[in-house]
Amino acid sequence: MLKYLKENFSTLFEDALLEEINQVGVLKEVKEGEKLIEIGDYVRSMPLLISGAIKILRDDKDGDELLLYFLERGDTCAMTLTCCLGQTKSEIRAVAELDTSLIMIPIQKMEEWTGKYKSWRNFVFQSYHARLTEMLETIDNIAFMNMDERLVKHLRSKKKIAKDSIINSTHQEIAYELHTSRVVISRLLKKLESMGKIELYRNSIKIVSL
Amino acid sequence: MLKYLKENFSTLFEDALLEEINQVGVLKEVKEGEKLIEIGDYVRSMPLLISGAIKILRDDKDGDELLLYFLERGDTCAMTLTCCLGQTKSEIRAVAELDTSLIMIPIQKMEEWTGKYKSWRNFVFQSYHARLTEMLETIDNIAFMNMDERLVKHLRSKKKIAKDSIINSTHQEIAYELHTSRVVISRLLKKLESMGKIELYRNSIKIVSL
DNA sequence: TTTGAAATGTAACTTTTGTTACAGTCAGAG
DNA sequence: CTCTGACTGTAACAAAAGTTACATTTCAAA
Repeated sequence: MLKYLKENFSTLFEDALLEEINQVGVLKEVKEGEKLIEIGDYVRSMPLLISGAIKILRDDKDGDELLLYFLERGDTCAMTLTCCLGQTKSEIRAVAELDTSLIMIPIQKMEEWTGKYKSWRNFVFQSYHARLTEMLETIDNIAFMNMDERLVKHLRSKKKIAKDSIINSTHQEIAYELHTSRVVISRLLKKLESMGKIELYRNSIKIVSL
Repeated sequence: MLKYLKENFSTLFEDALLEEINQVGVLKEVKEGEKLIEIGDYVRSMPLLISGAIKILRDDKDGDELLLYFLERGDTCAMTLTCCLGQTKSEIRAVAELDTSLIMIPIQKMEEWTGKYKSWRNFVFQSYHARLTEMLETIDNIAFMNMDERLVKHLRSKKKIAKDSIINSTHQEIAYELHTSRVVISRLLKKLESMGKIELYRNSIKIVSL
């Protein structure tokens, strides 16, 4: 694990902190589609992403959902931070978008390190900043953009996250992520295909030029 | 100013910190409707709200806007925190919703206090938490609710902020805040009036039972 | 190989929201 | 007092998104 830590976090944290993380952190591997956190869960540890990607989703009371943002290598989850601090239940759902490796850190260490390591404080503040910015972008998307534009943007970020121009998602999955219906997504995807921008297959979409 | 500080922040901060705030803080008064921060501004000080209320708005490229949340007594602006830390331009616009008093704190002190005072750290974390939660609620509103429900919720929070069942807003203002058109708001307000839930006047709305 | 569930394609329709247009009303400046 | 600009009311229409319904395709398990 120390190897992973040095590879991904050595520019962020000083050696003493890396060593502490190595002591108390627990390496965890999750498969694509696996659930990490459910709404209402109490969060007892904080994830540091080594590889892969996690999608963070918001659910409403009727069980509808909406993608908030993705976490990637080097990221942590600011919502988790706030939950840990406030001892509150999770407001969000976290699902592995790809096969993912992460280091789980017990929350007790968080406050300790915040006092002790400046680099940790900066990391925490940076995470909050990144997450607030991404939430703002999400708000921009849903408030200011039409579904066709949102879909294009979504496909682009899925491509980026997967590091592959082939996206392994069904129309229904995309519909959930954008909080709309499958029929709407099929309709818009078909339009994109007829414009030659994508190619549609069963369970996957190939991005040609977006 | 020390009086204001003790009244509003003595439960939050230790005496030494209150004293420091008293030394470097600058009292500022703004009138309703006055602009505090514009998108693209560099933010050089952090506000602590003493009284009144500030509304935080997001603009898109076409000049359309959307209300993100209100700040009230005891609040600070987490977006400002992140801007200060990152030395980035403001992503949001801040406008006084009511006549408002606030204490401006130079950003240089922020980092210093973060290392020095545990109560300050907690305050900063709490602010981040509060703002993330409010952003989540905003996302819930625009993603999961129809305009009629959003309007009702908006009127309720305006009433709460104003501490008065009479809201001094025009239909156009409300339309901007909810990022829709004036006609839509007039239509929905009329429906609420015919249901006996509100009364409509020129430049104001009386909340009867919402 | 059959079969059934999941995934996709598409038409027809409804609902919600946004737009345009115009008339009437009010309040303050001149 | 009157006139002008801001505010409100409302109809008619357009566009976007959501819903229902059903046919077709695909793949993997039995």
